Amino acid sequence: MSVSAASRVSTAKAPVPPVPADPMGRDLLARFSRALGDATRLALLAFCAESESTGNECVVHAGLSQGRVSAHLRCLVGRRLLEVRRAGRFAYSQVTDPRVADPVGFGASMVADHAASTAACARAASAP
Amino acid sequence: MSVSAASRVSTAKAPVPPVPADPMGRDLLARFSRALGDATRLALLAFCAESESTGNECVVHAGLSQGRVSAHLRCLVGRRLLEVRRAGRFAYSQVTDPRVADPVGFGASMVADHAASTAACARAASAP
DNA sequence: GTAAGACATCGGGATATCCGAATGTTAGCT
DNA sequence: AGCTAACATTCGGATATCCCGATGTCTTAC
Repeated sequence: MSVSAASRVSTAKAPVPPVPADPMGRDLLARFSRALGDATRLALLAFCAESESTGNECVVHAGLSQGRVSAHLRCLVGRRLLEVRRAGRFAYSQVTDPRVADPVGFGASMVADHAASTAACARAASAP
Repeated sequence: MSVSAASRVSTAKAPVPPVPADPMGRDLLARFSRALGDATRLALLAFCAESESTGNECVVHAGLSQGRVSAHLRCLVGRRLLEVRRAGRFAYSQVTDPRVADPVGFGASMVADHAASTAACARAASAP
């Protein structure tokens, strides 16, 4: 089953520490992951993936209030998942870091492999 | 179909779809990301990365109540980030999927690059 | 049979996050 | 100046998540 799973990592020799050892690093990584932990933010990320978009376009695409979308964009920008170019009164947002495709692709493959059970997994007793 | 085949092609052309197009897939990916969005769960993931650990060992390592640690482990198992082997009254948890190292490594490098600003980024007005 | 250990689950309280609506701030237009 | 448009921020309510302590279930030991 999927021998190529490890092909993404050039060597199976832990190229990076699996999880930050220090609590500080873990907290930062947790906050980073939470930025990807919202369907609306993922939709905005997808919307700004290939071409830059104004805030208003994001609002229309997300179908939420302008204030909420602004906060979501600020969150993504704060994690460097999105970059903003200011021009007059417009703010053009876009995904620029090519690495962004990576964790998303991983998560997608993970979800694809276990879609049924992941969806079925009841969110009982305080578990996301 | 194994998604892993479309891994890192050096042609710089979007190797994987950046974000799932369908809302259902985005929601699943969001839930998956939230599983990584807690420092305690990351610590447990690190603790169970190389060798299997019993629930009690996890409780001691995490320094939280047994019930809470059990819920965290259940969350990780539900996302297939952790696997459990039952033996009598013990439950040995361990990270088995080698792909787990990937998103974590990405996030870590991302955080490392922008540690200062990420940490400084105030968590104002409803942004994680 | 009884007791103790390991894990799962159930209340209940505190905090974080999400949301819309209203308000502020800045840039461009007449 | 006065006005509108695009973003940013604040306010208050609803929901989710985190945490502990207590209880339940199953396995093992005496």
